[in-house]
Amino acid sequence: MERTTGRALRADAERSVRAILEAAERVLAADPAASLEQVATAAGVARTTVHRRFANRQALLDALADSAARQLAQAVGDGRPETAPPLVAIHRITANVLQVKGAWTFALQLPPETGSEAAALHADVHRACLALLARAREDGLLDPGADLEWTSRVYYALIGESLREAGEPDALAARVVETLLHGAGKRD
Amino acid sequence: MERTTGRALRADAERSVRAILEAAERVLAADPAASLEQVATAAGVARTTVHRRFANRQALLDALADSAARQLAQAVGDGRPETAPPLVAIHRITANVLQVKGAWTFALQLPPETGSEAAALHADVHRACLALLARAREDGLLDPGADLEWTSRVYYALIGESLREAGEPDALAARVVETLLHGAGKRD
DNA sequence: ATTACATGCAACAGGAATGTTCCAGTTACT
DNA sequence: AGTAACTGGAACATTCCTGTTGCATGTAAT
Repeated sequence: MERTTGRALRADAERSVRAILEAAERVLAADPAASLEQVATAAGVARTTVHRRFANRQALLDALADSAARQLAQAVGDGRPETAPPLVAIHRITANVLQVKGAWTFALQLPPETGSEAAALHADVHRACLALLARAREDGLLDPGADLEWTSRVYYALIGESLREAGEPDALAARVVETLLHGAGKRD
Repeated sequence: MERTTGRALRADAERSVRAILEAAERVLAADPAASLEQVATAAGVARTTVHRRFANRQALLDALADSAARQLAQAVGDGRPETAPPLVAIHRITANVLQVKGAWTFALQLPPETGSEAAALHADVHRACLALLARAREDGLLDPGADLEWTSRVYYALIGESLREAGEPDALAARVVETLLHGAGKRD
């Protein structure tokens, strides 16, 4: 987490940083132009505390993006994309990602700074996703002619759409996977 | 278009308003927090001209949303959603909408003011889309069990995804329709 | 040709947000 | 218990943006 010197932060400082990041996600999701004063109030700290922990507004946004990207990468990794059977992995990852994205919607759509940890993590996640879709195609889950780049973007878009409503992650994930594989056309 | 009194605007004023709206779309798409000064510069007019034509920043955004919504409604109407065969209409509308949304991406994702012209037009467009999908389901194009609310959101999401790359509208539309109907799964 | 409309420039006032500083009091770690 | 770290409040300076005004000049409609 955020450090000032070589030593780790005190526990209360860790709590403040976490509270600030969580408040930033909520407040900025509602209004991306919200002030640092509003974020501080929502976090239950003084604005000087926000400035103490984050050099400036951009640094706070960067920390938000990095933190959320770490959680996304963790969610994808927990779905064992490289080893579980493709359909199982896709379903599990979808449910995991829905939860993380639901909690960090704003943070995860921030364009990551070039060279940042968030950018690297997002690239890793995308690579893992493409590899999983390639395995799915090899296993006959996807059409042999499926364009994986387009398919991965459709997959992300379906996840994004599912976030717009409340629901049980597994049920929402099932619908995402069903739609990804079969669309809305007539079932044979 | 924007009026000051009962008489229509002079031709040069009409041109200014159009230039401002087009510049606003470009500049605000790149940076939603861009200043009115930046929009004015991009439009090739003075900031006082922007203030003369739009009472305030929100009025400019409202005008942008209304204008773009009218063009979207026109694009959907041109696809004859009520009378053309469903597959033809869906394809035609998709290509038309891709073009309009490509040109007014920012304006079309502005949340319209409650009671505004844009809000009414967006509601009309959504109703027309649902009716078209219902006809498609009746004709056997969609699965009898297809949830039309979800299907329409998937459809919009696929259009949104297609906007992220350059391409010929008809080819992009074909892919949207193909994905909407059949997903990425194995073709039988 | 005339007249009304359109525009740009410069200046002004006000408001909001950001980043910084200082210090007293509180908390947590050893 | 002692000490270092953490925090909040208040104030300050700066910057940027918005909205407004007045006036001279240019443009377009009749």
